[in-house]
Amino acid sequence: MSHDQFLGNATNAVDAKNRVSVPAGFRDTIERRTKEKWLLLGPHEREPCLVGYDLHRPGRLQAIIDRRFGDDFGPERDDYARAAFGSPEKLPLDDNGRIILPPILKDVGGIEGLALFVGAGDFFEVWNPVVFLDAKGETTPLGRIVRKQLDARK
Amino acid sequence: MSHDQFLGNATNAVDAKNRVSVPAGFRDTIERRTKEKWLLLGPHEREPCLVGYDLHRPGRLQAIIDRRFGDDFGPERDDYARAAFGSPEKLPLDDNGRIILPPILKDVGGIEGLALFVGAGDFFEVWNPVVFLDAKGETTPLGRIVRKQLDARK
DNA sequence: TTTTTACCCACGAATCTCCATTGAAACCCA
DNA sequence: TGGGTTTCAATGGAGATTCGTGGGTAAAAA
Repeated sequence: MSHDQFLGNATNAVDAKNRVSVPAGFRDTIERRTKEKWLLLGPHEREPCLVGYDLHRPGRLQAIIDRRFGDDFGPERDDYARAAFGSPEKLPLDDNGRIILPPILKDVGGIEGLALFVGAGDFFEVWNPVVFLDAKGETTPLGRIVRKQLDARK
Repeated sequence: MSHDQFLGNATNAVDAKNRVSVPAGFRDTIERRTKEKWLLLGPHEREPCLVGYDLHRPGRLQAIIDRRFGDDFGPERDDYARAAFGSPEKLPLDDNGRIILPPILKDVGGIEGLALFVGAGDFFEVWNPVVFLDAKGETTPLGRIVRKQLDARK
């Protein structure tokens, strides 16, 4: 069953070639929303993790910029555009539903052998599960789930 | 129009002949937008870097100028038009996806051995990565990425 | 001539494509 | 209801292809 929002969570392996399976439900959501086998992945603004979007994101950002700045080209507009478009990468989903994590994103996102995908409605986050437990705690419902998934992986 | 924007970033080498590879994703965006293997590159108005566009940019700029100044043909309009159309160079992409950086642009843009390409939606910027870190800081998501790219190049 | 600009080709590393295996959940049917 | 079968998501590996890069050479310009 799929939906228009990213919801649920999954912990998948990152192999030696930096490939990761995007959870099937997230893939369905992406394709339902955009009809495309592409996604955007970039560093999170505040958290030690990555953020994933579908390809509608850039268009919406451009609309926001145009509405907010109009024909006024100034430094704020440049800074905004650079931050919005410059840091996320556009990644293709292969036939098996995997992406390859660019090493730089893997690095800045703190990802290692396991990637925790967490749905968040319009977008989703990708965490190193260990970092997640560290940052968000193990006593929340999600924390307990992540703990179990982590233990199940040896 | 609002789809197919310049997204992501890359750090490429500038060789002794002033050749630089334009990141493959940017080349694709350019060709999808214009069906041409050409791009425009000029100094940035406000930042110590260069700006790159596809060949549709001049037409859109003309529209903006007409809308903004209307029938008012005065010195302001001339100044604006001169800045918009006078400085950028039209450069061909060779078979390997490279351009040759004109020495003047290289100089004006402060580019040396490495060129940092940053997507910004309708256009992209080309920075000396060291200058970028200096001007924009290393604590933003993009700053952290650039720092790592730079370190990875020794 | 010197200097620049446009084509060639070449190579290694990173990336993409395709096929195989595993394991778990869903399904079917006597 | 239980047992077997099918389906599909996740994962692993090998080969082909692309990308970024360096070098050479010929045409064009200064």
